[in-house]
Amino acid sequence: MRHGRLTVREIARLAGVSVATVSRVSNGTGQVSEETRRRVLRAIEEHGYRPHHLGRALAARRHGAVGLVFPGLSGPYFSELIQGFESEAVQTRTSVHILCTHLRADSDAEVIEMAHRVDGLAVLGGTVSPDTLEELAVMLPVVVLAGDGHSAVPAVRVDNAAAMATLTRHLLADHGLRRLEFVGDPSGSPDVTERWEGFRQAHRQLELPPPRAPIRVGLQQPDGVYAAEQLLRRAIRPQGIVCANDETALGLLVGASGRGLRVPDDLVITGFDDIPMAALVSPPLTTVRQPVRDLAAQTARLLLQAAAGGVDRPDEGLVLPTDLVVRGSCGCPTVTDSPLTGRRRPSTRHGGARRAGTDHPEKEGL
Amino acid sequence: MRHGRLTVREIARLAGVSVATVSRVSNGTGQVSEETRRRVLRAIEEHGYRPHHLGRALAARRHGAVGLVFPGLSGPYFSELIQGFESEAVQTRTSVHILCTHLRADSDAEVIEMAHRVDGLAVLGGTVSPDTLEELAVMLPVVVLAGDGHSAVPAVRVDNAAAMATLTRHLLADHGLRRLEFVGDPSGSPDVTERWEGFRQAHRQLELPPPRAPIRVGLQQPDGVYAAEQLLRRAIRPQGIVCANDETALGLLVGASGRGLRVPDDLVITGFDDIPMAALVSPPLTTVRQPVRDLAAQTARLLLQAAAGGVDRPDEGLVLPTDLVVRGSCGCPTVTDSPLTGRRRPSTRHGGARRAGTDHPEKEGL
DNA sequence: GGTGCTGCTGTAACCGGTTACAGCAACGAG
DNA sequence: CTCGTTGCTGTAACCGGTTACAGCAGCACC
Repeated sequence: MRHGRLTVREIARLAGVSVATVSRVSNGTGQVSEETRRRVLRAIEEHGYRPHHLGRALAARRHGAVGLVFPGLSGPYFSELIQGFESEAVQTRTSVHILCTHLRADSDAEVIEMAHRVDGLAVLGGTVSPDTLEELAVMLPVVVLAGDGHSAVPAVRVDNAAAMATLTRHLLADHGLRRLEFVGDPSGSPDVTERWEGFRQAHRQLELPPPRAPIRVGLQQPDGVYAAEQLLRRAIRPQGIVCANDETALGLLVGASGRGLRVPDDLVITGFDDIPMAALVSPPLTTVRQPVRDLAAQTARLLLQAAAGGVDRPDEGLVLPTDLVVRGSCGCPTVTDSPLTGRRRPSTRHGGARRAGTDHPEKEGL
Repeated sequence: MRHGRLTVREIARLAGVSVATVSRVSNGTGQVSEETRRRVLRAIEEHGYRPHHLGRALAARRHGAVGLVFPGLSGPYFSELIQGFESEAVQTRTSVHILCTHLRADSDAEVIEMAHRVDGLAVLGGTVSPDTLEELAVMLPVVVLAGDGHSAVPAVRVDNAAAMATLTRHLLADHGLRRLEFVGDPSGSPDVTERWEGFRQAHRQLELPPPRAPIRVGLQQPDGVYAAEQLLRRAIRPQGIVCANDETALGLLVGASGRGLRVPDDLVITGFDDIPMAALVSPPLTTVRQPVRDLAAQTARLLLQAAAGGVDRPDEGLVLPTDLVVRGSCGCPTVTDSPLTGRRRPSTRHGGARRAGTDHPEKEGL
């Protein structure tokens, strides 16, 4: 016995009542006379009793917590996701436990392990194998965040491919750019897979030759710098670089200016996500805004609802809209207002909130 | 009953044995004849039985998980911390649950809630109130990561003040700079408190007038850009800006070059942490390297040891060494090798790994 | 044949809560 | 006086595991 923890029975003895009464008082259920309630409360206060979580969870078959499964977490994107998720969870007094699978060899086992400790699981797309996802889904409510549910699990996502296609067409058609490079690893995450797909789609739609193979790097700033190293020492420099996310784009910007290149005159660079820094660099970054926080909030809502209602599978997914945000880095004139309020500019909206069942309804008719 | 979960008794019935035997097989304890073991294993396999975590945790009075309490998590610093922590936890087959207190009004209550679900808690300095910390410490093993344990709890940390004093003296004495500004909010986290303290210390040691009040901003890149806004529109421009961390410094670099200033010629900028990007920007950032990953690994080691051994309080903290990393942004000549391998340069080491009991033993005798 | 040992297995208690159900007192109505 | 209600409280079973302890069979030995 480590801490000589107080138990219900102990408190019951001290207050001169039964365990049932203590439980009723501490939960506010059933009826207890005012006088008894006071006596029990005093015993609880005096000894600083707190019901042990495990017993309660075991008896109530409910943990009061949900899990959030991420690969590694770094950067503003994840930070924003977590905030969006928490903002919903806090309202239902549910704890959120985050599991980082990054660099854990046994990550699938870890996730299953966690599944026993929570009432529901939100999994970032591509974090666990489809098999494991299926296994999880029969155990407890699961929602995939930013990725594909593989038919077994609902997903909350954006239409990455369409958004990226729009952005790419802007560069190809409106700016007349050729020799675009894609920076990001399509096999790294479903998000990137879809964005790469949209990038290729745009080329097909405009009947241009397919793009070169992507520069496969990670999603953080240093990765962008490495990509710049690789790309800019080539004999033929690309006219534009389409990055899988903003952080890589920022890294590329650093790499490019380190080599004396001017953006967008010598080289066009675009991002994806519209993180806060995107509007603050010079030139400000042309990118796609996704409702990151809302994405997470909707996921949480779906999950919490399923976890509370005892629904096994929340069966409806969601697709949230994105916006093309045109700033200076693609060659469009930079708006003149302060870079700190950068976002004000008409932009192309893409996809509306809609049921996932009707996936890709608007057939990109541009 | 939501999923008709299998229980030990169910498996016992199916295998034609008792619950004790099933438990023995699934845990590998006690002795079971080869024939019975096989029969039980087959029943387990066939029905995909996995012992429910709660029952096990309740009976064994052990969760097999530890908690990691962070404010919000963003950026490479936290990412690195988590990796360091996980690298230790994975070896003892312990789950790590991360709790983000950021933007939760009831964060202290949340932490206490989590304390009931884990065997030990690592808390980032400044995340919970000293009172709560004390309360936690009597419940389970707690270690503070990068902060002050407030006498009740061991802490793993670096000597921020001494390291920052060394960096500041480098600017004041070696480069002869005056009018330095500090960017960061000392009331925001213990790390920044100590760094601000070291900054002031250096001024006192060199018998210079005390520095101006700090520019109180957060610790992320955009905060650095905002700080640049504030600082660089002043009539008298500072000669150098000492940032609380690298990310702010990178933001400042962006803000400064956006205004056409050249670093280090027009303005000196320094950071703290030595995140990967620090070596990749131009000019590369002069900063202080702290062993972030090791910091977290040591914390995990201390915690896991206490959690496993049943020790109530791991009573020894640690102070890990830091290095001054001199690169180009302070005005020193930039080393000529590739920016990708930037770190090779003699540097001033600060503080050795030592017991926390003998805190601040070397009295900054410079 | 009785005794003691060894190896395997089962029963039942326990971890710390919740809760169905029963019991009991007080009271009003018939 | 009996019966049904109402309001409060307690007993004991249960959640799903682990484990102390007892029991039993088989065997060696005296």
